[in-house]
Amino acid sequence: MEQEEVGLALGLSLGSGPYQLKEQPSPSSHSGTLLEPSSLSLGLPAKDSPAAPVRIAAVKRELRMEEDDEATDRALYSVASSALVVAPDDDEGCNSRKKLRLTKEQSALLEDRFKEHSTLNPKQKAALAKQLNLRPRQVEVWFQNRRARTKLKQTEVDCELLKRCCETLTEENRRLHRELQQLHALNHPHTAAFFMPAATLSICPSCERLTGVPAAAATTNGADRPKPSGPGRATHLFNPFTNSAAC
DNA sequence: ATAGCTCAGCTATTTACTTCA
DNA sequence: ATTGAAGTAAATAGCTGAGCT
Repeated sequence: MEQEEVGLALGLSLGSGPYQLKEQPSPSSHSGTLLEPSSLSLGLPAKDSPAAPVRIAAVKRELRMEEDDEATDRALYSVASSALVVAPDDDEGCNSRKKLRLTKEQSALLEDRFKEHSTLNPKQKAALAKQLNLRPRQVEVWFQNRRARTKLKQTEVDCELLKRCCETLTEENRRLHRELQQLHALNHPHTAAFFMPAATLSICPSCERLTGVPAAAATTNGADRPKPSGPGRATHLFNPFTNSAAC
């Protein structure tokens, strides 16, 4: 395949695909988003780098080129390196994996908007895309990924909280067992309290007192639980999901 | 009521790119 | 200076549920 043919293939393929080729020098006149220098020339690595053959093969696959000869590769390099690759303005034919790195300014503005609203309506999306000189789809994807990151972080926080809660409960359980054994050993009159159903007993983590919920109340939701009936009474409730006592 | 369609959002995954040892 | 592993984030594919006809 000669250089002209490669150029035609690139032009045809990229012209209708997600990236368009423009002859240099015309960076100021392009209609799309200029990719960063590392993304120029179809992202081809240095001609003699080990990654070059792999990248060339990928580009040929992308362009559905059948030719497998050195001349085609050379031509591909020659044409691609003499052109600027620009991202398109519309959403048509986005089937390339070429990735645009957002600038600090773009990221900052997106973050600001995300703080205001974690989702965008089509109008907001279009306006933001225009402001950032990105495609609406890119803004949409950014918000999607940002929501996913937020959720992941929250999940990690929740997980850590549950882990600590579990450790606290395990420790309290051990302590209760020890306390029970001591009471049995001493035949303490309050031992009777420990024959309540196990599920109705817990320890208030803030004051470390044994708390007892009447069996009837323990089987219902919190709405009709008895209120504390005075200072020092053992009605402290512990919510394992907030790791805080309701006393 | 329900089947079919569209659309937005989510999740999982891929992959280009960066950073760092 | 180079390289490879690990991390990050943009992009993709596929699924789901809501809303509409």
